[in-house]
Amino acid sequence: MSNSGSKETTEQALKLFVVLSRAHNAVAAHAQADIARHGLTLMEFGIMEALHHRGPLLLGELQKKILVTSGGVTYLLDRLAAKGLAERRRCEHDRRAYYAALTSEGEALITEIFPAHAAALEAALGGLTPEEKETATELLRKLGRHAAEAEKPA
Amino acid sequence: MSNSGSKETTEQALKLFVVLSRAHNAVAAHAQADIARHGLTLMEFGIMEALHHRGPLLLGELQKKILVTSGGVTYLLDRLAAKGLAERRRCEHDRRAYYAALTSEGEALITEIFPAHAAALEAALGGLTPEEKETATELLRKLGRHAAEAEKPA
DNA sequence: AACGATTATCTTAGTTCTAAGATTCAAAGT
DNA sequence: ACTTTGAATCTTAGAACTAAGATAATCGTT
Repeated sequence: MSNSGSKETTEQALKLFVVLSRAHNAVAAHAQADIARHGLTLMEFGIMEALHHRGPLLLGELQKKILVTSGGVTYLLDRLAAKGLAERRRCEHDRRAYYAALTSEGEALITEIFPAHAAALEAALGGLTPEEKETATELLRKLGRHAAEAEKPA
Repeated sequence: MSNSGSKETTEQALKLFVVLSRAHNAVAAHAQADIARHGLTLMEFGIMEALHHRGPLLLGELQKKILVTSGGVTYLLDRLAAKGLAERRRCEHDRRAYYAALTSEGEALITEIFPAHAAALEAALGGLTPEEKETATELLRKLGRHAAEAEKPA
């Protein structure tokens, strides 16, 4: 632990955590409000977006991509299936596993609503100039990677 | 809508949202894991921290500070009260209103665990240099303010 | 082939919140 | 004083997950 512990350093960290939380909440609220108009949650949308861009994925792959528990994937896919937007497909090589895939209705819906969603996000992030967005993206990527890697030690 | 809509701009926004979400999740997971050792959630800790630094607050003030619904404040304060860490105090001038305040046990607990919490956060945010943290804080503050202000139009 | 360890998903029970409306009191206008 | 409007908190019902463990299939060793 190099120079940690000084009062300034600590306060800087606390402040960064606060603004990180607030920024995320505010932006996520916009995204959520946009998506809720179509009867979807952010997580459901996240699954649909992943399947839209990557094609069918094993449930475990999906789980890592959207960061939920295994039970969460089950729950979310059940809901999307009940809405007719996604479905499970058996995996040929492994009878334990299932692929998640969009139905044609799901594909149609995500294609229809994605542009408006992207625009809503763009508006929510409009407080930064393109250069600032670039910088922020770099820093947040670095921050997220470090924090995620340090997850293990206990 | 100035220059929105171009493909690069849209992708930049999507990417920023993704890294923002991931960074926040990863850091919040650390904070939560640290706090959970004391049987508290992040929201409960947030209330205690606010009351610790600012003294007794009206429930409505607390609500704005930690960004929950009114029902959420009721729920959280009930839980802290059940643990003996916080309590409600009547407001003299307005019989509808209550102050939330830490009990002496609550004050003792937050005083005890706050340093370790700050250290955990500092470690989680350690992927950035002090200068980078400064920059990130500035950008996120700007981003959050803009997104929060744009909340209204519907 | 049979065993144990691992992996993929599902199940059950419970936690932590939110949304919408009810209640209670205050403030302002008439 | 009365009435309306608004503000502060609470209540009820339910949504959206998580944690822990159960089930079932695969893989690697023996």
